[in-house]
Amino acid sequence: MARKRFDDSSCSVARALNEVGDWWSLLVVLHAMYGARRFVDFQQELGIARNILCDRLTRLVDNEVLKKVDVGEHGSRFEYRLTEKGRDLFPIVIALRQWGDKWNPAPDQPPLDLRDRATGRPIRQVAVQNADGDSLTIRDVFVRDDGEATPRKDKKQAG
Amino acid sequence: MARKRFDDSSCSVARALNEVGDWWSLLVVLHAMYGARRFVDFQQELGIARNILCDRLTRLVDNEVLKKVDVGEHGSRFEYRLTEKGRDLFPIVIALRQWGDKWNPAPDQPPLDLRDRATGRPIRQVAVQNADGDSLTIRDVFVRDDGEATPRKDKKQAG
DNA sequence: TAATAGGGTTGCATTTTAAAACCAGATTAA
DNA sequence: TTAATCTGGTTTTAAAATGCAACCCTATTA
Repeated sequence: MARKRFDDSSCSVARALNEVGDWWSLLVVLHAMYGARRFVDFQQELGIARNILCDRLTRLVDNEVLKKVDVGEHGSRFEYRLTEKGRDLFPIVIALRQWGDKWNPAPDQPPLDLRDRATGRPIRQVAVQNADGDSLTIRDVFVRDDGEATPRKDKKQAG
Repeated sequence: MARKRFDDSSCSVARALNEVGDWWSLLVVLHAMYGARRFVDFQQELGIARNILCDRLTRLVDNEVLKKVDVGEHGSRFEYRLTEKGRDLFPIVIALRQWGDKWNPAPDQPPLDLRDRATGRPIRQVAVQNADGDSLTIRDVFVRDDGEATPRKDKKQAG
């Protein structure tokens, strides 16, 4: 049967995964961040089947993660560029990269060394933080129900 | 043909997606963070087909994102619990939630209000930060090649 | 003018997926 | 103590998704 979709799920994680949660979409976004813009760039860099790439690009454009720009002087030459919504996936992609580097490091090569362009210093580990910038684990957060004013110990954990 | 896998990809994002990049795996992890532990919990909360849930749980256990714990006094009663590797997906799940809330808000209900248990204040937006804690966009980072000492303007963008 | 690059679409065989039926060992209810 | 139910699966079946190769049409280049 058809794959389930989560378009109208009340869970925003499910809705997010509905747009970028398949095998290829986030990799397409990643390579767009690397600088890929043309159909053939994505195709060659990812080794993805052309029809699948077509489908994913179309869907990402429909979901406004990418925009399709006609760059041909006489038509029929296109670029796929990240929208603000697409660029906003940056923390997710970086968090995935750091998780992969930490738990499944490549045996033969060091992880990509991402640095702040302004200072040359490495970037931090992506983390959930409180208002003061302290890192929080899942145990440190709770879900505030409507109208609730103060944190309580017995609240269910969040996600 | 078979779906492509990225087990041995040199890209850590691809390797990460290989483990949690399908439609269901991250939702299983999310619900584990919510508190789900039993097979039936996941099945009912997610509405996932049982055979698919079986497969995903097995794969997550194989990849050490979850561990399967026998909790039956006389056997045959199990719990699936997050490992440290699994809990380490917290920033990714939260970043996805925030992205979904920002770009695809639920029409009829407010987003989940996650707060710091210690202070009761809302958590921050998950972001890529430099060493000082300043948020960085994709344009603010570069890839430092082996042996390079200083940032340069003409480096390719990172991902 | 022919060859080739860009951006696709179509057909086909193979996998995945979802749903429902089935199964076997505990546990609970009557 | 026997039947019903819960738990954690496996099997079967049909619909989609995937990957590959072949094809198409419009520029551009040799």
